[in-house]
Amino acid sequence: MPELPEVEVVKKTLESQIKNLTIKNIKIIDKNLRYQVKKQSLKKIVGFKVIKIKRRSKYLLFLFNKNLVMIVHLGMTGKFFFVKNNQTKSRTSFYYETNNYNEKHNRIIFILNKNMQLIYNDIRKFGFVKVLPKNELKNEYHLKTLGPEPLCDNYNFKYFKNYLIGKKKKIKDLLMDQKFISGLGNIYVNEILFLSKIKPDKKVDVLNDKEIKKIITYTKKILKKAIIFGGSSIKNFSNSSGKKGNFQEMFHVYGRLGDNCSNSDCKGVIKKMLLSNRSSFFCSKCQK
DNA sequence: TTCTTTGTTCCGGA
DNA sequence: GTCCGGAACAAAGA
Repeated sequence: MPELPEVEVVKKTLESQIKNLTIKNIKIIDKNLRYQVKKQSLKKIVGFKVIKIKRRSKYLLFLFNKNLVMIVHLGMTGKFFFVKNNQTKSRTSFYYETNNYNEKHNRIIFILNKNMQLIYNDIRKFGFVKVLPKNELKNEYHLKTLGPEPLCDNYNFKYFKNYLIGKKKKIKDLLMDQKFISGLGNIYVNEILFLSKIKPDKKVDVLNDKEIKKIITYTKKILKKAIIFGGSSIKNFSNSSGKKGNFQEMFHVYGRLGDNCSNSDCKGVIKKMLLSNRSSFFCSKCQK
């Protein structure tokens, strides 16, 4: 569920909360995330201070005042909560109610100074956490294969057009492919294609230049707007303060099966089809 | 009970 | 080799 805008929102919130705090201890409650959490490796950050948090695609990179980086991927349901140590039961239950926060899905707890702690909570355990030396970051397997950031200048017409050579897949699958462009997921891709008026299963070899330009423009627009709105909260996304985003209210197609098309000059209805086993919502009339 | 959902990796077939 | 797309993974709600 967390795509680029959600991860960016978590990054900003988290950085303002834990910057300059020191990791005093780490409790691994469940090591069986997407990859086994290596206790010895993770414990290397104990005693060091968080100096910065960066984002690359959907990955969070925690930098310390030591030659170490902690990489975190939230998977589909990973969340961080920044809370007080020894918080009383009544205090926490208030917290849980407002955030669908269930203690039983707490996986890792980072004990910080200033009497605070950072909880990594992940219902479906598809996220991962990994610590490695800073100089190994450029060779890190997950990061190495990523395509350009959609909000950067190297995601442009020339790059797009060039990538299409020899490709015949569907445009939706291309935009979901992290090797082509990194950070988009099912929800934002559905929205981008709606705004670009392109059917999700259109093959990339028949896209014209105008359509490619529209996709690029709307990719950037929608991501920026979603970040401003605090991301999208479907089911269980929230930032590390437990605050929900509002961008889901701006969805044109995602989850809107049967609704009228939001283009005022179009009398179409939102339909749904499966592409690569993912729900694809589109207006059958104005998306060609 | 079965289906759906999410992101990513893996693998078979073209 | 390259490219494409389906299956698998965990867990919960409908």
